Amino acid sequence: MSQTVDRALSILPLLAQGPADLGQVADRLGVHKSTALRLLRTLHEHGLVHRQQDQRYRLGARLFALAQEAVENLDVRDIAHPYLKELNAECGHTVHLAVREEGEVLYIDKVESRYPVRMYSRIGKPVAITVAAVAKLLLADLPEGERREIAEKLEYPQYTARSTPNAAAFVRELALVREQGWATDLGGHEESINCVGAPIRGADGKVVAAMSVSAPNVVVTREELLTLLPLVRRTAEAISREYSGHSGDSGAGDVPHHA
Amino acid sequence: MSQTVDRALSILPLLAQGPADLGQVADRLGVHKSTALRLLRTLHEHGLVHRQQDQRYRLGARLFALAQEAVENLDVRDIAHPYLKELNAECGHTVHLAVREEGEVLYIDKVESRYPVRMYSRIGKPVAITVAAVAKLLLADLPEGERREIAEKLEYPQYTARSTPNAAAFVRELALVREQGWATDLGGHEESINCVGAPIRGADGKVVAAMSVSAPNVVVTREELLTLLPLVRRTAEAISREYSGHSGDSGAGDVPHHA
DNA sequence: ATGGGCGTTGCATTATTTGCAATGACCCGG
DNA sequence: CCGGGTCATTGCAAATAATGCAACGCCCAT
Repeated sequence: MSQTVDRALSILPLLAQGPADLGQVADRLGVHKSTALRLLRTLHEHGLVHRQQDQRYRLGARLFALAQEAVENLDVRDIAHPYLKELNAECGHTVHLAVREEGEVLYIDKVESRYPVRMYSRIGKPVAITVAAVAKLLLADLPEGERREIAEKLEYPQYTARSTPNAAAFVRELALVREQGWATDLGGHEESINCVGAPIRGADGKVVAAMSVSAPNVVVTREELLTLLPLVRRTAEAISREYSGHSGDSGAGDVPHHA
Repeated sequence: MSQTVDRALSILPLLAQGPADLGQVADRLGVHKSTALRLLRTLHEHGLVHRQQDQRYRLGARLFALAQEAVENLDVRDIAHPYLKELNAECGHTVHLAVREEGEVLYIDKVESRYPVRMYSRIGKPVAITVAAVAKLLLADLPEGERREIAEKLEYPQYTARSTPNAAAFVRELALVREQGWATDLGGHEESINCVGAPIRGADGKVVAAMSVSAPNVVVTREELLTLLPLVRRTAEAISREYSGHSGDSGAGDVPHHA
């Protein structure tokens, strides 16, 4: 769409392969040296390109600073919210979004069930870390050692007969969750409430948040809730894609992954 | 320099602060909406910009990938990293590695403290150049004239009572650092945080990078931190030796980067 | 229904970029 | 010490490519 900018930007991946001098850049761009020079100069002024002592060009540190700043200003909640609403519209149940912070797991967003029987939870409040599906997902992503360390320090309140009984069981559960890429809470917190959840990952593959769908037995059985798993996982993956900034689509605003 | 490219690149730092829609971008660029649209489209095609569901723009995944490659191309970092980790293992505190680029000093690597109280910093972001130990080390190596010239141009924010107050004091400090071969920041940035640092030199003796150990008062006193100085200097020297030894590939042509 | 906001497109104008050729700096070999 | 070669850099005229305008369509809120 813009030839000049297009050429300038093409220099970046080129330099990503290693430093290059003016001639090399011009050749590989297919333009005159003077043109390449001016493009490089502009990139240089913006710090995206750095000139080393031997006059060759390489990628500049400002690229890194930009990426760093961008990732700090990323708000999972903003990005996820429309997806949560959409998921709620499709299945009707309560949808939660949670993150890990300071050793706790906190709900940071929630879309209420449209059924009259709602489960209790509050945004900003720590979740039951030993049983909640979202907590399992967030902890399961930690390195082995840290997982065990945390598991040892936790208390294991027996909310119900299905609550995680002790550290050993929790460690096993986390390993399972980590492997299968999704988690459940089947009556572990409230006897009558079940959840299925999936992780949301950043560009580096690390789990940055987790989402879940919760519903009481009186509305859907465990088995019925589990049939939603593919939908939950697809949604979590869609959020992950957008959060990590992968531009997959170029089509209109319609949401294609609709059952 | 190229106006079109200049405008396009100005969009990036703008978006780093957070998502923005077309109108906002056009306004802050001072151009017509259609112009901004075409620039954004080009950035989008290169993956530097991502369009989220609400049609607002945000920095894209390719930028993160490029930033990754940019930092990997800094070979000082590759060489230094194991030493930084080792130093961290021995003393437990936060270890930083920084370089000078385009008049700024940037952290390019960091090994987190294993104490619960960590100091805030982010790699890729410019450091507080008038107070940070690593900044002093990198600037102290410049020729006298350049040092003074830079010192004159800087601002001297008084982060704390111990911050470098003005250019004259900074010039004196740099002379001291240059002579003694190491540097400190004793509460100059954050009242409760102290650092000791040492320079990393290339084969020609020039300072190519600087490293430092940082710790808050609540963990170790200034005096205790200073006892780490010999260890820090030895580590820096070890890195310098390896870096110098590895140097040598220049001139022949395009040497593929080792992994 | 209707108006306003926003993104998008086609087009004529003109400012911007481009490639060339010439210059200067630098290195290496004779 | 000199000369050929490479490479970065600059001024300039041609023309390509970017710009702003105005009109259109769309969606949302009133």
